[in-house]
Amino acid sequence: MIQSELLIAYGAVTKKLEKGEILFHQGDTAKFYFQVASGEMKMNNYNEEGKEFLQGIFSVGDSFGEPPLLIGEKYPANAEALTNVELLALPKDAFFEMQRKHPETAIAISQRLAARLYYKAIMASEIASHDPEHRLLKLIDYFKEHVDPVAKNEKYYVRFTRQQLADLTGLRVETVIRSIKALEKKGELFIENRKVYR
Amino acid sequence: MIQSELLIAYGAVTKKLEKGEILFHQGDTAKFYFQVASGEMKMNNYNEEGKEFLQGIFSVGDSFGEPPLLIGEKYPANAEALTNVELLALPKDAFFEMQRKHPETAIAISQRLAARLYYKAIMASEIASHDPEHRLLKLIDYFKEHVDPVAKNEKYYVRFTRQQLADLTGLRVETVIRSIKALEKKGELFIENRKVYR
DNA sequence: TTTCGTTTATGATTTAGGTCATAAATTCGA
DNA sequence: TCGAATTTATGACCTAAATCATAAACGAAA
Repeated sequence: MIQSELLIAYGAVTKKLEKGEILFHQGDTAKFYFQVASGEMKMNNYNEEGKEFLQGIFSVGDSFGEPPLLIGEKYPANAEALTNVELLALPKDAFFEMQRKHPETAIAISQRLAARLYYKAIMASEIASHDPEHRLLKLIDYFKEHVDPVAKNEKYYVRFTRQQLADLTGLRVETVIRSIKALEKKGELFIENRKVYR
Repeated sequence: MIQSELLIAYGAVTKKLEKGEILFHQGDTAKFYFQVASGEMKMNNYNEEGKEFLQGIFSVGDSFGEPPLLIGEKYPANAEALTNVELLALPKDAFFEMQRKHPETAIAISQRLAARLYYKAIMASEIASHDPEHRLLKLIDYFKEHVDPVAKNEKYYVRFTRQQLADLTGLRVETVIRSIKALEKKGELFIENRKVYR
């Protein structure tokens, strides 16, 4: 995360999106560095049958969509507002200039990308070769440990719907529902009036 | 990729590995920045049934394993030499010092991570929600375009075995063999004495 | 407080891809 | 150059998860 003031000093402007609005489509050219100021964004893909795959969900302070900006590629996924959202958008050239003049921002970007890559490495392996229950637990544990960290031994609330869990793990809702029930039976997690805890 | 001379100036040493030798295991603490000087490395995971998932294959000039180093995590995968290999290994502290003193290296790292993340985003979506033929074509096209770029219209040699294609896409050898045949029949690629071209 | 859309739920059925078995062709190392 | 290991190949079958259908519970908005 980069300080808003610094971004603004380099020419970043605030961009507001309504819930459901689309910021960019897969295949668009990357022209801005984006950072969430309020609300939540998602990046996703749809396959030919319309099934969604969630690349990630981005909250306050999170940047997203940097890779295509850095390597001069088209976006590999779409970005859509999950809620009403405010973004800081810094044009590409200003972004690079900022990185040159403020090495700490370059390092911040590296760290952000490293964290994303770490997540992707874990999930790639899970999706490619583990069963549904294992995938779900790994995903939940990742968020519990790295995204919304919670005190050891404390109960962690899983803030995703069954559908979102499905879209993050490449499963179907029904499979997620059944797997979560099975995991509850095994004592791996709890369900309290339909909400999932771990 | 960072210049060898610069790495050496900051204290990088050459590390030699025999084919098949393991550099680090999943769960190990990241202590070095690694860059391939000769040969090829792979990073992989095994699931409980012993099925391998290939996170990536790294050749001359490629760095690997930076994410855990940058965010202070354990390695999420193993690293093994595919051939005899020479690496440049720069200790963590020196790596950070180099990044501070030479901003261009921080940017180089960002770009490298961005490229990896771009690959992971594409493959995650493929593995999660596309059929075997689609996955294989996407993988092959990724390598054709981004890794071993080949002149437009020129025939591209796919340098992976069927098993490696399987391990990169989360499929089984048999499925890869059958899918590749089907793709050949559809004219999407060619097989010439067992070698695959696109 | 009624309505509509979303989320969770559950059973029955289908099927793509995994599994298993077996072997030929090729490569690699001794 | 011989033998073992790896890679490619193919058929039969099996199973986990997807698909399909249907509905109850819940939440948001009017």
